[in-house]
Parts: sequence; structure tokens; C-alpha cells
Amino acid sequence: MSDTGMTAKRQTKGEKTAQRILDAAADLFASQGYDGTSLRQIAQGTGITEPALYNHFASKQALYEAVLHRGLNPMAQALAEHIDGASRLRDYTELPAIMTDLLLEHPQMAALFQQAMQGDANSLGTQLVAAWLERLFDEGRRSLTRYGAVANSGDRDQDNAALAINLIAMFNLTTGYFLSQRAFATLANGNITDPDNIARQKRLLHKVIRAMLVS
Amino acid sequence: MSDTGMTAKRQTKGEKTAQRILDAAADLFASQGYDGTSLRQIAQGTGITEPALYNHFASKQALYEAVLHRGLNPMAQALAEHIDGASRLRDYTELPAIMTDLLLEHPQMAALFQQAMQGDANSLGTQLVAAWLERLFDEGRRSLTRYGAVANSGDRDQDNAALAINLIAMFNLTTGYFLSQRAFATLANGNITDPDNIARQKRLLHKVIRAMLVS
DNA sequence: CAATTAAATTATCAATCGTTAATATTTTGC
DNA sequence: GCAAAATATTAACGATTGATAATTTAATTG
Repeated sequence: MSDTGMTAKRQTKGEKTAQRILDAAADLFASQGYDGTSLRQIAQGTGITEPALYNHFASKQALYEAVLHRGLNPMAQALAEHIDGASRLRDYTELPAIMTDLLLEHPQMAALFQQAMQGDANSLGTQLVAAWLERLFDEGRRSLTRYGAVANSGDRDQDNAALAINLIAMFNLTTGYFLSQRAFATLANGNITDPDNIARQKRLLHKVIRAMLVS
Repeated sequence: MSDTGMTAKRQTKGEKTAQRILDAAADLFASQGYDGTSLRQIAQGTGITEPALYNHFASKQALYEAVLHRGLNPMAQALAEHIDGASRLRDYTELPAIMTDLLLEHPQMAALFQQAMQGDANSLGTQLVAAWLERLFDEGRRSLTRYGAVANSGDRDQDNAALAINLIAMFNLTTGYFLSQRAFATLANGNITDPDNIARQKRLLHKVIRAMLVS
């Protein structure tokens, strides 16, 4: 992570440490969960002492939310660009593949999103991911009613339920792929980030979407 | 849970409490994770004091594994019956729907399975779920080579990777549905356990399998 | 019913958790 | 370069964690 690309505008020492903290925290939270990760581990992973964390984040919870925020931002941005740019139906069918590319750069985030979705309802992490899903849902519904590409039964509740099930399925398929890294290594003796396998997964995603659209 | 059906053979008081402990632990572990759940919570949920737990389970870890074991057993059994009974290809395509019915009786188990799959590799919980997935994989591979229903490229590694991706996708689709209970309630204003929605999910599962088979 | 075993309780433990206070050390901006 | 601000450290805190010992209560069995 850390994204110290060419856009790295002269950042102060403190900002640099903050990024390193976020890097370490993202890996640890993803692999061990929120409760399973201690601030001691994060501090050690960053190479500083525990109380130094508090110069950058007010609490463990705040740090966790910052991790989620930083990870969710690229997704939200890609989604926004995709929607604002061209909202033909075909573009929506490409979203999972785009998300797959984004997650490929930070595979741990998939675990964090799933964990956040299952956390208690009033946690900010849960709300962040939920809001993102809702936006996808709204856009999906809009595009469907606009193009009538899927069974419009006339009953809005039924249509909503069907759409939600499809959306949730695509979400689980897309993120779940990255959650199954170890299982895949055991079963197929390969790596999930291998371009061949990414291509397979994208083909599968397209196939599933197509199957959904023919109702 | 507790399964105090008609098959409840005269169980001693201790065995009865052990089941109640497992019930409480399963709910708590599923909703809060292993580290997020304390033995105090489990004891309180059972209606006993904390050290009394140790009369039934040697440690927190042992209790956790017992929960997984009890939850995984019905799945493994259904899988075994299905395989031994009739191993026509069609039966394999019905497995996800069968698993959906089983999970419907104990929706929390879906979260436990996913958590176990992501836990550290040498934990027994992880190994239990992994072994179960491996069995599914082996059976799937056997049935595919037997019936040649899917692209047999001649390259075993490639076939394995493709099969693993499909299997993992079905696993994530099937369990993920139950993990998205809250998201579904928010989006579609309905409940995932509603028979209509279960029917929708099963139709989706079938559609996806069919899409997989036409390669 | 009585004796034995099983199961529950109270009290307590060391270890670890997130967090704060007080202080020392760098970085930063003029 | 020097003052001010930012960032780090050491030391310690109350709370909670999983677990044990000693003991009392309840259940099982002959």
C-alpha cells in the first residue's frame, strides 16, 4: 500500500508514519480481525512504540475506520467515475471485473470489507460498506428500470428483492475470490493473483452476470 | 440449535448443559468472532458461571472447535449421502441448493465457516473446513473426468485451477447469501430466510451452475 | 437412601488489553 | 540556527481476558 507514487506531494514525517501505520494495520486487521489485532502488534509492525500511535489516530476504533476509509476510497471513486462517465447497461456488467482489478492491488481489503459487513450494525465500518453497497443498488435499480433489461414484474418489492440477491451474489463472488487465497492454493496448487487465474475469475464473473440478465 | 428432537436419547444433565453451551457459543462466535467473544459472555448466555464451562470443554479453543464440528457434521453427512447414493452429474448441481437448506436451519454457521476459512492456517477450525472443501473438490474432479462435462483441456493443472475457481465461487455464493442478512434487509426491506427469497437464491445458484457447465 | 461421582460456585491468578501522563527527542518554519 | 511544534519514548493505569484451585451443591447409581 502506502501509495508513494509520483503523486506523493512532499509529505511531512508525521504523515509518512501515519501511512506506515495504516499499512501495518490493514494487513493485521485483515488477517486477524479487529479484536484479534492488538495495538502492540500494529506498533511493532510499524516500528514504533504503542503510545506513538496516538499521535496519529485517536483510538483503535478510529485507526480501524481510517484503514477502511483508505481502502474503500479507490472503489468508491472507480464506481463514481464509471457511473458518471457512461451509464449504458454494459458498463454495469463490467463493474465486477473492475473491482477485481482494484482488489488485486490490495487483496487484504476484501477480507476487511467482509469483516466490516458482519460487524455490529452501528459500527462506522459497517455503515461505510453498507452505504457503498446501497449506492450500487440504487444505480443498478435505476439502470434496470431505464433499460428494462430484466424481468419487471410490476411488483416493486419483488423486483427489489431479486435485484438485491443478484447484487449481493456479485459482491460475494468478487470479494470472496480474494478471501479464498489459501483454499485455492491447497486445492489447485496455484496462486489467486496469477494473471491466468484472474482472467478465469473475470470470465466467470461475466458468465454469471450474463446468466442473471437472461432472467 | 440443541436438536432436542425425538432422537434425544435420555441425556444426562451435564450433556444437556454442554448442548446449551454450544448453542450460546455458536451464536456469539458467529456474530462477534472468536476473539470478540469472551467466555464470560458464553457463560452468561448459557446461564452458568464461567469456570463451570471447564467441566464440559477443556479450553476456549476446544469449545470453538466443538462448535464448528457440530455445525459441520450435518453438511459432511449430507454430502456423503449424496455422493454415495447416486453420483450422476445432476446430483452435484443440486448440492448448493441442499447446502442452502441445511444452512437455512442454522444460518449462523455460514459466518462460522467463513471465519474458520480465514483463520490462521494451522488452527484446527481452518483445517476442518478445508478438509470438507477438499472432499468436495475431489468428488467434483472425479465426476467431471468421468462425464467429461466441462472443458478438458488435457492440462491437468489448468483444469484443476478452473474447477477450484468454480467450486470456491459456489461456496462463496452459498454461504455468502447468509452472511448478507443485514445488507439484504437494508436494501430490499425483506428477510433472507423468507421462502420466496430462498427460492430466488436457489434459482440463482442453479443458473450459475448451468452457466459454469456450458464452459 | 447413601455413597460416589458430576457439576456448579466463589475467589483469585497472571497476562494482556486500550489508554493516559509525563517527559525526552526530532522536525519544521521563520 | 533557534524557538515552537510535532513526534517519539518510558512508565504506569484500570479493566478485561482465559484459566486454576478450593469448595460446595446437585445428580447419578448401586
